[in-house]
Amino acid sequence: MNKKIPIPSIERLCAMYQLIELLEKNGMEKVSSTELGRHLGVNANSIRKDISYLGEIGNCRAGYSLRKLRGYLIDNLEINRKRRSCIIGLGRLGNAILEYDRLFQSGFGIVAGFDSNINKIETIQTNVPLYPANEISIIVKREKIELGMLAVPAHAATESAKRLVDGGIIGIVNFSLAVIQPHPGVFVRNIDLVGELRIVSILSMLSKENILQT
Amino acid sequence: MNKKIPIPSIERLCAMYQLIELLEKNGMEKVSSTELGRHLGVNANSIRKDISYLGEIGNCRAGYSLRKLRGYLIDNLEINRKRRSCIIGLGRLGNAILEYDRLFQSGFGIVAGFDSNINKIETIQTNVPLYPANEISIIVKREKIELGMLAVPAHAATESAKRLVDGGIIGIVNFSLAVIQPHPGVFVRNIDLVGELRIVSILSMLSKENILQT
DNA sequence: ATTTGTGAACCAATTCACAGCG
DNA sequence: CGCTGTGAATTGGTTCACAAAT
Repeated sequence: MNKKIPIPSIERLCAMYQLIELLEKNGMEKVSSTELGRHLGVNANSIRKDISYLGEIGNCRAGYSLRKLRGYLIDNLEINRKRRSCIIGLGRLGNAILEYDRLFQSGFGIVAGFDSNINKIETIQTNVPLYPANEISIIVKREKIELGMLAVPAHAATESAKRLVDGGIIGIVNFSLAVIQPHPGVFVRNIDLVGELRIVSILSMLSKENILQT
Repeated sequence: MNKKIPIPSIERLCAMYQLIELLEKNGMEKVSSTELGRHLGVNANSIRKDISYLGEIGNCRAGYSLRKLRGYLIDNLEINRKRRSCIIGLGRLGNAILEYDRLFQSGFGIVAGFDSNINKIETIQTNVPLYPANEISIIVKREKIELGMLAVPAHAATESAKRLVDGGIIGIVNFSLAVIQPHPGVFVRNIDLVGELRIVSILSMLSKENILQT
C-alpha cells in the first residue's frame, strides 16, 4: 500500500467488493475500469485511482482479473475480516437486523442482542443470546464483540453508545437520531432513513431551481 | 438563496433540522454555531457557512434564534415538505419500515406497500394498502407518490427501480445491494448495513496502521 | 465582548491526459 | 492499439481569520 487512502475511496472499494462477488458469481473473470465504473455509477478514472491505492494489479490489455482484484482488497483492507457484532434495541428494526442473514454470510454475525425491556429478552425467538442493556459493557468485553448496531430510541442512544465504548467496541452503526459523541478509536456511521428522504427530496427541489452544486 | 449549495452542506443542514426540533422541544430558544457544531460533530465554521447558504439569520450577539433558523430551512429548502412515499418489498426490513411511525411524523407517510408475493399482501396486518409488485408504476402515478424505499432482494431491485421511475418517482432510498442505474431527475441514496460495517472495520484497521487519509 | 458572515487560503478529491505496457 | 497507472491540473469543500454588527 503506497499512499494514504481517502475515506470516499474506501467507501467505493467496499461497494466494488460487493460488485466483484456478484460478477464472479455470474462467471465473469475479467473486468475493465470502465465497466466497474458504469456498474457503480462512478467514472473510470476514480475507479483506477481507487484500485491504485492497493498497488498495481491490472493487465494493461485485458483489464482486471476479478479474482486478483478481490485478493488485493482482502490483503490490503482485510475487507472480508470477520468481526463479531451485536445489536442494541430489539424493536422492529432491531429484530429485522437480528434475523438479517447477510450479516453472517459477510462475517459480521451477531453474537448478542440487548434491550432494556426484559420482556423482549424473554419472549423473542432467536438463536442469538439476548441480554439486558445494563450488561452491554460486560458482554461486549467477554464476547470480544467489535461492532455494535444501535437501534434504540434517541433518548437511550447516548447511554448505549457509552456502554459499547466502555466495553471496547471499535465501531458503531447508529440508526438512532442521536449524535454519538466522537471517541478516539471508535468509528461511527449514522444511518437515518428520514434524513435520506429529506436529502433526496431537497436535491430534487434544488435541481429544478438550478441552485444545486454539481 | 445566494449561492449553489454543496451536497455535504445539505446533508448537514438536514441533521441540523433534526437537532433544532429537539432543542426547541427542550425549551431552548437560541443557539450558537459553536453549540450546533458540538452537537453535530462538525466545526463551527462549517455550521456558519452552511447556514449562510440560506441567507443572513443570526443575531451577532446572541447566536441563532431556533425558530428563525427552522423557518429559514423550511423557506429555502422546503425541508418539511410533505411527500407521499411507498415501500417495495415486505420482508422483515420492509415490514419494520412500514410500521416506522416517524415517517408519518416527518411528512413522508407511506401510502402504498408492494411485494411480488401475493401471500404477503394478503396476510400482513396494516392500515397501508398493499399491492402486487407489477402495479408499482400505476399506483405510484395514481397516488402521486414521490418517494420510494427499496427493500427487495438484489435480483429484484433493478426491475423495481425501473417501475418506480416509470411511475414518475423523484427519489429512491435503496436498501438493496443492487446499484440503481442513474436516471435524470431521480435521486438515489443507498443504504447498506454490511457496507457500513465493512467501512467502520477498515477505518479502524487503517487508523492503527496510520495509512488513513485524515 | 461575543458571535456572525464571508472572502481568502488551504487542503482534499476528482478528473484529465498521457506515458507505459502487454 | 486498448487499457492501466499516475503525476498534473482542476474542481470542490473546509478552515482560517477578521470585518461588521450589536
